[in-house]
Amino acid sequence: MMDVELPKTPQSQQDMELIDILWRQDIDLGAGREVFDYSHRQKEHELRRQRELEEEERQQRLREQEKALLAQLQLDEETGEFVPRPPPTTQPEPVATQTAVFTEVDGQTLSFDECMQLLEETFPLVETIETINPSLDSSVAPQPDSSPTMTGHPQTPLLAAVTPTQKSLPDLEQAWMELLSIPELQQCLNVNVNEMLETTTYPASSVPPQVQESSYPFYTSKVADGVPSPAEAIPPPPYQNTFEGSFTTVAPPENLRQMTLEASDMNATFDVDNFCDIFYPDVPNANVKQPNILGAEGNESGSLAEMQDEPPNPVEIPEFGMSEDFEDKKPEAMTEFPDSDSGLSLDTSPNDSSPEKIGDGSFGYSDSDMEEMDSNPGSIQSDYSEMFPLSFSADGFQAISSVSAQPSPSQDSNVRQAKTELVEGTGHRKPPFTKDKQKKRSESRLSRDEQRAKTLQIPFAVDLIINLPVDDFNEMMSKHQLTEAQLALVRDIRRRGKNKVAAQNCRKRKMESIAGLENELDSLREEKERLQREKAENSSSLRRAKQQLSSLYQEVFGMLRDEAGRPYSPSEYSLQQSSDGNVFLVPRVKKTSAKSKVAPESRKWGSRGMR
DNA sequence: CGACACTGTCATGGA
DNA sequence: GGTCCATGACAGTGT
Repeated sequence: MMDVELPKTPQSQQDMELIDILWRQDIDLGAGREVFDYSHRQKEHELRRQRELEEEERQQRLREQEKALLAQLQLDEETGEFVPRPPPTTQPEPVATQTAVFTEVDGQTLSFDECMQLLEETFPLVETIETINPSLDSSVAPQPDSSPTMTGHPQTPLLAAVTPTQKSLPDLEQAWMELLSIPELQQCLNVNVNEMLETTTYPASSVPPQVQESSYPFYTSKVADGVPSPAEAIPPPPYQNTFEGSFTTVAPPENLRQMTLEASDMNATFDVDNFCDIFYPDVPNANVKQPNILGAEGNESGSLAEMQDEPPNPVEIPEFGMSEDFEDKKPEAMTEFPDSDSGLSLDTSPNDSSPEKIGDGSFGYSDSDMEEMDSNPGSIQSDYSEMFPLSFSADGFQAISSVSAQPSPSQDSNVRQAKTELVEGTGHRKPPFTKDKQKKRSESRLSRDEQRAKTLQIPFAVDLIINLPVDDFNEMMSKHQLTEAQLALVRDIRRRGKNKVAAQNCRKRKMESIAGLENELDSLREEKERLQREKAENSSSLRRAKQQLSSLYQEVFGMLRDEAGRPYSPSEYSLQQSSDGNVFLVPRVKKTSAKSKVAPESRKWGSRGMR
């Protein structure tokens, strides 16, 4: 297409018409006429090259600045923050102005605004570049940076520096405000502040006492303690935990060990204290009983605390769950778990109906909060419930542990699946609110079933209910006196759980089938192309053979002479070959009558001539 | 706000 | 007849 028009060559009218036709065809493909303008394309090419050069130059400068900035800092391995190096160890700086700036403020405690000012002063070049070539602004992509702590975070200082600095401060603040407006974060802020003072996971040494104020002041005051660095743009560990939604990524091995120990210690009432001990073994129980701690404790315990605020006191359970239509008698329970069977309207909100129940909690849960709360600990718990099947109930422990001593293949595969899911959830970092969220959402149903099971005091783990073989399941059920409601719920949980897995497998198979069909389609297309090529080759070789035959025919025919020594006329005679390989000279005229008559003569003659 | 993808659930049929 | 599994259809939710 591009070859049609050559520059500076005189174009005939025909050429121009051809170009016009081609151009009209290309309009359908979105190509404008300027595409065919050679000088225009050349200019564009030059412009693009110039832009690339400028871009490279600028990124090089930014890298140098970043290196200089990082050279001033060192990574605190405990907190993951960048802290200023002590002055004697400061590396020689490639950019003198930055050294001046840093030594000026080094060793001081900076407020958030000071940090931002510092950032502003540290990257003076950016704005000049911006003014030089503002058109590049939108084309600048956040550079994949070298610092691992900065990857994946939406607001790195580098990025903030690339944008106009007047905008970066409000933008960053706005970003943090948005982050902090997320209920999970608020929840974590309220809780983890307390936890950070007491737990060993998050050393509280750097947290000033006033951090227990509101959320945003907490963050700013925390920042004020630090030093401007790329790490400042990354939430402190508690927030990261919230984003990652994974305890296993941060839980030290001691915690895991304690989880296993605690699991066997749980009593039949499955009260909040024990449950919180599983996930937060270091939090004193006295604190756990405080409502705000409960609500914000961790994910699962938060929802559990909410449940514990409601009637399901173990003592009251019989009168609560024994009757078949208990849902009518207990409207509060209905708001929490409206259905034992369909589960259709479950998503609507146990939580938004009663956010204030949590106590002084200044935070309400949305549905997504609920999912955040129950998804990951749910998966963890389900994993653990696989390992310790009766973590919920002491009285059912014997039965189920005996049953689960020989896991069925399906159960085994389920365990594997659960583990792979866990690995997926914790193995690598993902953007917090994309696929991960959907994954959490996908796991939330199980958690809701678990919650319902807990509410009705079902003495079995949900995973067991779902994965046990029928016989074992029936045996397990027969060993417990369950109410009608409990039985119905258990059956529904089993049915839903199995069907959920079946649906997942079905979809997986369907996708694999589609992929297989696409592959097959590709290979068939390739084979079709191959056959077409083969056909073309064959027809061309056939053509060649015909040409050779024709020339050979003419050559032979031209050599033939009659008895008078004259050549035969091709319009009167032709050569024909019989099935036995003999070649005859056959007269064309009077074919029907002459053939039999002439043939003997010609064959004799022809045989002599052709042999 | 509509389109789309993903997921859970239900209904149904076959083994 | 009960159970399990596969699958289409539908609804809810998030992007």
